[in-house]
Amino acid sequence: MQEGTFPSVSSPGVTAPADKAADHGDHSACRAVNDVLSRVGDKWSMRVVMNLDRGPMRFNELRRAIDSISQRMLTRTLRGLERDGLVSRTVTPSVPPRVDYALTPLGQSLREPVQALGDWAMANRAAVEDARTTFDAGCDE
Amino acid sequence: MQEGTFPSVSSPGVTAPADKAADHGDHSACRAVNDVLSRVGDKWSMRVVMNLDRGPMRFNELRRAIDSISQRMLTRTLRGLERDGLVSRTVTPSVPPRVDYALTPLGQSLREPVQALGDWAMANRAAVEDARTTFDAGCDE
DNA sequence: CCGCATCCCTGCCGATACTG
DNA sequence: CAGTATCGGCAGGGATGCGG
Repeated sequence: MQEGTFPSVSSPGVTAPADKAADHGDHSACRAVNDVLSRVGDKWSMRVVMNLDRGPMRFNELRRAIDSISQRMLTRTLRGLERDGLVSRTVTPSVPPRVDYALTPLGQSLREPVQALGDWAMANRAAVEDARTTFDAGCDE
Repeated sequence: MQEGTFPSVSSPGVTAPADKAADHGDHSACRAVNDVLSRVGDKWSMRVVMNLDRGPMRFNELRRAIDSISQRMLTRTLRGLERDGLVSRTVTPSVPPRVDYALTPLGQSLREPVQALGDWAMANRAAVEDARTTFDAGCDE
């Protein structure tokens, strides 16, 4: 079931006559992909997801865990993830307010392909940095 | 930036003991991961990579294939990919000048995990959009 | 055909300060 | 504790024009 093949946008025309069942409108599909990629490429989102993988966490707990993130960005990131249904927000109206964030099943399912990408990054970081050094040297000399 | 590192290849069904994962303080690894994620999340890079997967392409060929990309952005994107060793640039000094871009082995290896992410996006785009709609409605109501 | 340079506008992100 | 509001810097990226 992994045939894959991205919705490549090489369709020159525009409103192609829709008659294939396999095609769900590839521009919307393409947007969806780009959308997810943006989220993954987001500076903080995946950091949050990875932390949440260990279990639910409170706001400041998360804040301390990531540490370099600002309060503003943590809020924004969590809102974004919540909006996309990747994390859930649970409010406990106690005296000091308590809010727990947790990965939804959807969020957990996203973790896997992201992890794969993380593994790739780890495995090839040397190659990438080397390529950069070479490129920069050749460019500058 | 000294929190959890990615590497562990998923722990399926692990009921997290909720303890803090041992921190190796590997910030260079973390940076590398973030770095790759940024590239993937880049608006155009993966579009280019996916197109190049079919084989080498010339500049304007690529430009037409992606279509909505501006010349400036295509140049910048290609430079970035080239710098990271993901694509190769081959100049044929003819009249008119001919420049071919192609995926390097490294670039091709990146394509796989990215494809996985793309598949995830395709499989879950309905869920995500639904979540958004629900969120937006609940927020505004 | 390929690619760089410039202008400019937009949105992201950090720091700080303030409410419930 | 959790969250919002505001300001300022800066990078992303579109449009256009010039040069090899």
